[in-house]
Amino acid sequence: MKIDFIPIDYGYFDFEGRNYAKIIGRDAKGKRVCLIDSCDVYFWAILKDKLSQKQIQKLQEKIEKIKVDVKGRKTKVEKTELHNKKFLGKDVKALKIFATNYKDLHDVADKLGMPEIEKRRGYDIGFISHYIIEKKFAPLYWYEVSGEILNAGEFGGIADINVDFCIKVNSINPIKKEIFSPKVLAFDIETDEFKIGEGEILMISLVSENFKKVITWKKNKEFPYVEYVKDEAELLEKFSEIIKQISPDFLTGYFSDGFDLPYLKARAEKNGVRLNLGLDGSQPKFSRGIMTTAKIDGIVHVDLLRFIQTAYSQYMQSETMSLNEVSNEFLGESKKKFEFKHSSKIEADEWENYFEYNLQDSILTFNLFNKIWADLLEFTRITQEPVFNVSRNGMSANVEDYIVHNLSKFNEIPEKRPTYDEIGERKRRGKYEGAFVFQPSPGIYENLGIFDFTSSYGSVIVTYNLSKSTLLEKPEKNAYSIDITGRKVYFSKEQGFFPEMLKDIIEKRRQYKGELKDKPDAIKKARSNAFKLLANASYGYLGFFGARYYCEEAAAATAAFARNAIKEIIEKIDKEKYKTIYSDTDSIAFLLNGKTREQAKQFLKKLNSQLPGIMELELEDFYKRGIWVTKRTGELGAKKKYALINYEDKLKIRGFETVRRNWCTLAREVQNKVLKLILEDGNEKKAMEYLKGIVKEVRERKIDLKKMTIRTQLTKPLDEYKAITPHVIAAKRMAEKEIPVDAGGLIEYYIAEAKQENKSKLIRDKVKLIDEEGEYDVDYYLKHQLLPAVENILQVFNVDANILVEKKKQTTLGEF
DNA sequence: GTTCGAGTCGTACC
DNA sequence: ACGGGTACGACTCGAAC
Repeated sequence: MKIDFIPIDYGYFDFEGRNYAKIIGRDAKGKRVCLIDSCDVYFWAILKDKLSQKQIQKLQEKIEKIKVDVKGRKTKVEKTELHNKKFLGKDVKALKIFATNYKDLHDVADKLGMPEIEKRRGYDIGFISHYIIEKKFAPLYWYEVSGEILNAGEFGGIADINVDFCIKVNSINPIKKEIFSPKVLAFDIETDEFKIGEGEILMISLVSENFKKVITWKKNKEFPYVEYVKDEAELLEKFSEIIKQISPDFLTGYFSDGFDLPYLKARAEKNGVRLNLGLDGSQPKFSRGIMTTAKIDGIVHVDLLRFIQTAYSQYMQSETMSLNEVSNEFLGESKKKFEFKHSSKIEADEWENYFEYNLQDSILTFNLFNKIWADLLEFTRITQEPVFNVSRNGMSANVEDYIVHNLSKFNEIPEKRPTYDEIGERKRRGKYEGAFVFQPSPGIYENLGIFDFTSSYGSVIVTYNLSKSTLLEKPEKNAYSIDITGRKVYFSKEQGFFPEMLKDIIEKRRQYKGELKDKPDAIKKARSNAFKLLANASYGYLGFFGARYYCEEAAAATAAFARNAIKEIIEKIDKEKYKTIYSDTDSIAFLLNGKTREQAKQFLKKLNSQLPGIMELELEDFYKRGIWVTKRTGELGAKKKYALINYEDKLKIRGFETVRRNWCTLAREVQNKVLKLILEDGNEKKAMEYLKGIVKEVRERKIDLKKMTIRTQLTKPLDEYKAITPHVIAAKRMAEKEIPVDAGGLIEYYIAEAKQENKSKLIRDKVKLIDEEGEYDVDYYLKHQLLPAVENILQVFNVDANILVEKKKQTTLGEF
């Protein structure tokens, strides 16, 4: 039997002591197919130099006698082969050691304490990754697969699962085909309590293509999309039933790893109901550890929150990752409004709203999935790991997956994961010197340009061949070398596999970015973006303590070479009679100084022709005006804080309170407006008029309390705080009121007018939660929010912002 | 009791 | 445990007066 097949989910099982991969996917007709396949199971023993043929042969014989018995499972070394391999770029002789069961490789490796063996590697990859690499059978690509249909009962019943058919694989061949539309089911639950399992699950909404449903046991009127069941137990059973009936490739939720699925599990246990969601009828499996993940056999459970966090959050405007904000940004759609109450307090006529609210959450989740699908697909194809992992990976893990899946091109044996002790050691190491930030002079400037390096750190790594495998132990003449805080490090000029992989990533990024410009489409955009993120994350990967190819020297050298590169450009810019105003890491803002934009573009070409390796400088934009301000303390210009306006009158504001979420809306709006007025006109006149009006409104308490709300994140559990800041006080009060406060949650509060007897100087003593009655503290908002937000901007025009509020002092005095 | 620098904390930039 | 370093600025804390 021969079919076109696209692998979606990977699992594995043991049968008669051996490992089998179980791959779920679709054929060309959309039939759901399960493949069963096996592959060689082995790891590597890297041999010491200068062993004789005879010594090696003796060693092989010894190793081939190894047997282990782990928990009743008997594994033995089946055979060994001698190979010429590479390890960290160096030629090595290594024994490929084949064993019965992948799970026992570690135990087999433990028996290889022989003096002839230098290192043991390749037993910590994970069977599924190993299988994908070994069979070159990567997820979400199309293959022609041939094999035999499996009948019920074979492989101890593993083939008896809810798919159209099951095949024992004979051969796999890649074919050219791209199109794949997965079947997606989004879901969301509503409960009486936030704490996992504490309340009842009231309803579950499910949304798929042409399918919208809310199941609930809270009987109400008939609605087309609502299906009533008897009780919570039946609700859970109905949920499983619908999943089985729709049979989606992907089950998706928002924060469903952390909330919906754990909740369902807890309630299923309480009700004595099985939550048999898997294709094999199994219940979701939850991982232990800091982040729980919920895995369903044969169906890929995607928690969108996790993926959106790693793949998009750095480019997002949203200040929280709430479903509402994220949907607003990605889809232009919002959640329905519903005021939460315990179900016992919900009136009969309010239920319809609740049902709609619940349904809308699944609709948003479903639409979000479709929005991010291209990115998830491309990340999966590029890193070649199953979607389940990719959707939960951090960027470092994506980089590492990419490396591990591409090592065979370099004949490289994989490096091991760091041990617990190694991680501790790496974490204890002090910081190395990072990026260069130019000291700006405060002022307002006209006619600016900004250049920046494309994939700056990535192209430095490639250009100077920086990596663990190219780091030289001793100084060499013909090598790249650089000072990193106190010592000099050397990197070979013979290209290493890590820089070469990265070079490929950056080239592909350029290629797809170009193609995207010519003819935009979602997949190209996603591909270009995935390569960009991968390139940008590669530097972080080098310095990440959990990385297999961690190399502090390479990370420090990357930052050092990048510092030199940008400083050189700054010099050249100034030498050419432009004037550098500011620079941070990989970008430079400069004055055109009477030169035309065309001249600046020509100059950019010249700069590029002089750059080494794959380093490339590009034009970010030209700007009509820009403002840099002083720090709050001292005369110096503040770094990472500026505002620009381009020739299309578009503002680019960085670092100012305007963009900081822990400032109240009033201060942010006012500052934004002031910056806009100043940048448009080039003077402060309109801004001053505007400000006077605002100060008056604040004083007369005409500002809506909502605009005075300060939002601050609780970054750790309440009892771990050493300093009791306003937001900690607010959080404590929330806890007292039994409002859920978790690490990671946003705490909202305002500063209220103090009572007469409260003479405390501490701001935290004036904290009120947003639903607590009170009046905002005029003095605080003027002096601690409004003034700081505009003071330094006005100072650029030699205007003392205090004159705006000083009147207040006099009137206050007058009042008393 | 006030002052001031150090320390804590959150958030942003790239 | 689940990318890196640089930087600003608010607020509290506690030593020094």
